Amino acid sequence: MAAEPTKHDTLLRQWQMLRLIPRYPAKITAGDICDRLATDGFKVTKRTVERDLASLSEVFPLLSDEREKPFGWSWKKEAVPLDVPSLGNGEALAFKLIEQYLAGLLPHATLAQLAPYFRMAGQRLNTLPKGSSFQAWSDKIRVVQPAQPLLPPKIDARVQQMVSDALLFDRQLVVRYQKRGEDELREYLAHPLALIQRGAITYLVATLFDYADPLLLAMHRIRSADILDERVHRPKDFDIDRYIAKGALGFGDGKLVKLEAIFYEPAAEHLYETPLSEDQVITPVDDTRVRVTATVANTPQLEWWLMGFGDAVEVVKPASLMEGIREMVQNMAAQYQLR
DNA sequence: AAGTCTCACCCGACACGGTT
DNA sequence: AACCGTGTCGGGTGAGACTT
Repeated sequence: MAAEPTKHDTLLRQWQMLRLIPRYPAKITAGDICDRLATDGFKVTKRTVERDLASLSEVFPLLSDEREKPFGWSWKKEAVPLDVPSLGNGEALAFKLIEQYLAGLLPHATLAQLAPYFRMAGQRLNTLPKGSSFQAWSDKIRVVQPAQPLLPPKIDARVQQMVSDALLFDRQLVVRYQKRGEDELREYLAHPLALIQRGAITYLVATLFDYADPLLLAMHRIRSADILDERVHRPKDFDIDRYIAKGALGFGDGKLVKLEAIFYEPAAEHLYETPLSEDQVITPVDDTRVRVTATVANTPQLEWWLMGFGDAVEVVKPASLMEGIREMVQNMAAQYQLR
């Protein structure tokens, strides 16, 4: 049904226009705005858009770059995003949470674009009445790690920017990297593939030089990074989810093994709800113990996890894992001998 | 290098239809 | 009748392509 234009439509269209206009130095032309509006269902001529821009710029801090045609329209750099109350309480809260928990994973450019929204979200939440349910929400939500909490290491701001830009635009990087336990820097030509945050630490997944195997570079050990014009050579079969599933983040070789272990029942309780793998099987051994089998990546992470149960678990298979733990326990026993 | 042509763009003027 | 929002038209303009 082709509705006649009404005042209502005009208002909505101009509001939508304000949202389409980017912040300086980005800009958008009247023609582009017209096209974008058309896809949003506002079918008007460019002339109307031009008139709208002219009248909107009398009220809002908009500027047009008239050095060349077509003119480019932007919000002034310092403008508060949308001088209309467009950020609802829920949105403000969402921005706040993004800022708190995802800042390390977002492209630098995106973060810079979002900065005014983060500011606005903070203001918005601060102006809510004390004890408002939205304001209280951010005091009711925390993401915690199941391991011992560690303070996040410092990541060089420029490195963060270069790496995220390279990742975003699929560009190669020259990184100078300080391997753990080494004083000297090594210089690598890196093909960035992914960013992974694991607990307090953020890793860059990349291949180096012409090698095909992806490996992990801890972001905080990258001392400098420079972006190149050359495009990344991305291994055809690289898949971030498979990479993680293979156990890369446990720092092992990630070979899948059949784990078999005898747990004291209470220790295995949570495995019913959060199994180790799809093929996990739990069978009773006696009144107090169960046998757990599952196919998992054989990584140090697995060993740490098992060790965390102390004497509430006995690893049966694989033999290598069992031997490793046995050796560790013997050494511990020796260390704690009464003297 | 200078002149000409073409094109896209901006913007003022006007007409039209709907609302107040 | 006055006003408003919009589409249409055409003049002025500047950039780039083309010609001389």
